[in-house]
Amino acid sequence: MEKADTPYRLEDQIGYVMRRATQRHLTIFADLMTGLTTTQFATLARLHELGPMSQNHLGRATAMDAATIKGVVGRLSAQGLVQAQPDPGDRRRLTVSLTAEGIAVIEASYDLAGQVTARTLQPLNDGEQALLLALLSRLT
Amino acid sequence: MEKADTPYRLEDQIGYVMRRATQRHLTIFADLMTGLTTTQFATLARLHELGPMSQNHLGRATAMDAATIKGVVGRLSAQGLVQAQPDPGDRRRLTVSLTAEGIAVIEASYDLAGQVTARTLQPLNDGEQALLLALLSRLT
DNA sequence: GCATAGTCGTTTGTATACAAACAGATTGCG
DNA sequence: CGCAATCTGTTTGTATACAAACGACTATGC
Repeated sequence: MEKADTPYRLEDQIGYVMRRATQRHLTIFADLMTGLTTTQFATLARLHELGPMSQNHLGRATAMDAATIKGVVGRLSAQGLVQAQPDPGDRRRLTVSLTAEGIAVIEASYDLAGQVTARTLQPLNDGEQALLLALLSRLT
Repeated sequence: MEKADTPYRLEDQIGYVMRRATQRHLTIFADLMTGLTTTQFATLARLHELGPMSQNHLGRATAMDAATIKGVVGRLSAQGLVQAQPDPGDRRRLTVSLTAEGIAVIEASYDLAGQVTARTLQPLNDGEQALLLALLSRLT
């Protein structure tokens, strides 16, 4: 009717474009990394990199709030990849650490994770890939 | 290509970076657009742009699968912004359309949506913003 | 020392997301 | 025309996400 000059285009909105790109990435991730979700992978990777830490700390290290990381840790724990034990020094805390199986899984997954990133970014050349990552990183 | 020396960095993975950027965007959106989520906004915008259509069609037009769009339409319907009625020509179909209130809400929201995008992209200059959108759009 | 701040983990409620399976309706094709 | 393939909407189950409120605990200030 009266939308003449500047039509609103959903596909030009950063939120919509990121949602689409994330959907594609999650599909690729699920295809290659059977049995592990993106957040579960991030959790294992951080524990492998930084060592055992409290559940909330782990949430902050992986950009998940307390309620979300609790669910992720619970599911990883049910898979036997992670274990949580009370901290003797602070009775509020749960210290989360990798199990031997968790270590094996994350070490075997780094290569696959690289393939996921590569396939997700495949439509772009090397320079464009680096540029996209650099620009996106500044939106934090 | 040797990657033995390169430690795995979660913050260099496109999935992690997009998740962080999306989190920030959703926070900005929720702050400015009280009462409407990003998917609800996209649904109203598409209906306003394209007119009434079947629920599944609407899902495809907004990049949501059938189960997701059903929930979104249900919540918009409960808010009185949208209505669904059976299609006389095809008894499988539900035709979803904006109510008068839905039209008023979406027309009043375009400006806010622009502000959300602007604030989300604020760390980048104009050229960088266009570049980011162009690169991200190719990941679809 | 002690009231108060803040932190930790948990629970509840709401809202995406998608896979899988389903019944009913329509289409396409041989 | 008949029937298989496809489409439509629904339901169930799993997995993020985050707000808000809560009890338990620790750290801080005075």
